[in-house]
Formats: sequence, C-alpha cells, structure tokens
Amino acid sequence: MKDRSLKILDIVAPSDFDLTARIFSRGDKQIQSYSDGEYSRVLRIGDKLLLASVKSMGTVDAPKLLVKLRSGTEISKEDATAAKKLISTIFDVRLDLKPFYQAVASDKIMSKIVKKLNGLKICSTPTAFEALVSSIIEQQISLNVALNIERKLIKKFGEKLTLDTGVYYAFPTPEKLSVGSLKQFRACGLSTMKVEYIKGISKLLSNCELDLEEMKNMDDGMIFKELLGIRGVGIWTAELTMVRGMQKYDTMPADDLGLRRCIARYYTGGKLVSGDEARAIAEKWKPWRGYASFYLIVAEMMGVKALRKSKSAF
DNA sequence: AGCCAGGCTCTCG
DNA sequence: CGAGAGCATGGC
Repeated sequence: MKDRSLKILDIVAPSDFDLTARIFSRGDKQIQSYSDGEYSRVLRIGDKLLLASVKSMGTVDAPKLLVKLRSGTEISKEDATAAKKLISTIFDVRLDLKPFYQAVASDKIMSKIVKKLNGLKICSTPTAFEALVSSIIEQQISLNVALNIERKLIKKFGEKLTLDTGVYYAFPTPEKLSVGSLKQFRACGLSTMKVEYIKGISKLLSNCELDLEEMKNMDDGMIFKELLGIRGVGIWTAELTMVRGMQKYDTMPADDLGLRRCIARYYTGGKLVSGDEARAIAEKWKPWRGYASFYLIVAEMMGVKALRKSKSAF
C-alpha cells in the first residue's frame, strides 16, 4: 500500500490539537505546515520517507487524531507503526498536562493563562538533533531571519520526497550535514562559525561519538552539562534543545530575550527582567518551568491580556 | 545608514 | 574571571 491511514486514540486529555499545531501555521508546505486543520511534514522511517498529514477527529477532552501517510513506495505495517510513534512524539500525546496546571494553581497570573490555553502542548522535534541544529541557527539573529536560513538549509541538504502533489523535504541527517561544504552552508546564510558548530555536531553523531537520543535518559543536570560541552552550545542553546527536542519540561531558556519580555509583560508590569530575575520568578513553576515559559510566550502571541495589578491597599 | 535581533567563542588584560 | 570584538541577514 502506498497510502495508509491510522488513528491515534491513546491521547491524554486535555489536548488541543488545533491550538498546539497553530505554531506551524506560517510554515512551509514543503517542510512542515499547518493549515485548514491539517498538519503535515515528512517523516523518516529507517531510510524511507513518508509524508504524514494529521488532523484532529476529537475534542480537547476526548482527543483523537487521524494520520494519513503517503509515500512513493510501499508502506508496510511496521512503517505505519513507526510513523505513529513519531507523530505521538511530535505532539507528545502521552503527556498529562493536569499536573502542570495543578503545580501553577497558586500563581494567579499563570492560572489565568493556563485556563485560556487549556490543552496546549509543546511540540517536540522527532529527534533531538533537529532541535539542536535549529537552536544553533536561531542564536542571536531575529527569529524570521533564522527560520529563513533553516528553510534554505533543509531544502539544500534534506532528502526529497516527490509525490504527485509536489516535492517535500525531510530534515537533513547528520551524515548529510557532516559532509556539506562551507560554500553550500554559506549559501543558506549561515555564519562561518555556525557552519563549524553544525558540521562538528553532525560529525559527532554520524561517527557515533555522541548519541543525543540516548542522552534523553540521563537526568536534567547531566544532559545540560553534556550539551554545554559541545562546541557551539551555550546555556541558551542547551536549554532550548532540552525543552524542544528532549521533552525536558522543567528546563527554560531563561536568558532568552523573547521570554524575558514575556515575563516582563505578565509579571513585572513591563519592566524587562534579567536572566537571573527570570529564573527567580520561575522558581514557583517547578517542575514545569519550561511549560510555563512556553505558555507565556504563546499567551503573548495570542494577545492574552496581562492581569491588572490589584489596586493599592491605601 | 546604522543598529539591533530569541548567543557563542575567542582574545586579552 | 570580565569585558569586548566579530559574526550573518533583514527589519526598522
């Protein structure tokens, strides 16, 4: 069968697929996108590529997903099972948000936000490698520029899947990136320094000198330390990789300018906080600091109003 | 035009 | 150690 459909039913409620996938609504159709209620991207199963399209068939309290798989070649049952696993990872269907909501119940500001964003999950990348490479690309430059560069990189180095509806690109493998030329990378808009970082990490992975998937099993502190040891990875990049690519949801990129601005908006009446001040405010979100941070960013994006400071006691 | 943007490394004192 | 330079592109 070149086409297969499957359902994902074992999803822990609450889970709002449309709210969660909205983050991809300005994405590239050939890479990863969400429009008209449908998410799609290429999945790599072994050395085979599949285009997966995902739609919600359920509700926030009774979530169900319908996944359609398409490929140029035969899709086996095993392929479908592997694809289901990847989609379940991307949307983190097994994660129970209720403990997070309970943990922030005493924080009035965060309580209001989680009520507005009930069922919102953090999307993970299928591999930690993808999160790490993306985070390096996003260092320092504005997000739009970074996303542009990332798109070019994926189209230049990512394997192509050609279907009757068009051409789609998988995220590049470490093997492919490890042998890219400086010229190819520079054409994507990367700085020479970032090229070295990305090639270096890709070589470590393709030579099996580093296993980011295995690293997920270590405790948070250990992972952080290991990531920091990699050239090109600082505190910000390590934290972002952990929360976006390793499901480490107590980790937050506290030095992140965008996050600090969100914290300022909701917690300090607009006065920009330092990374350390952000960390101090985040103490009360333990062990969900990453999730709380993500909710703040989405709340800001969606225009959730900051709570009015209560009137003075006088 | 020039500065800054969801940082990191390297160098120098 | 702490401070400063340099880096890529694009928006203002």
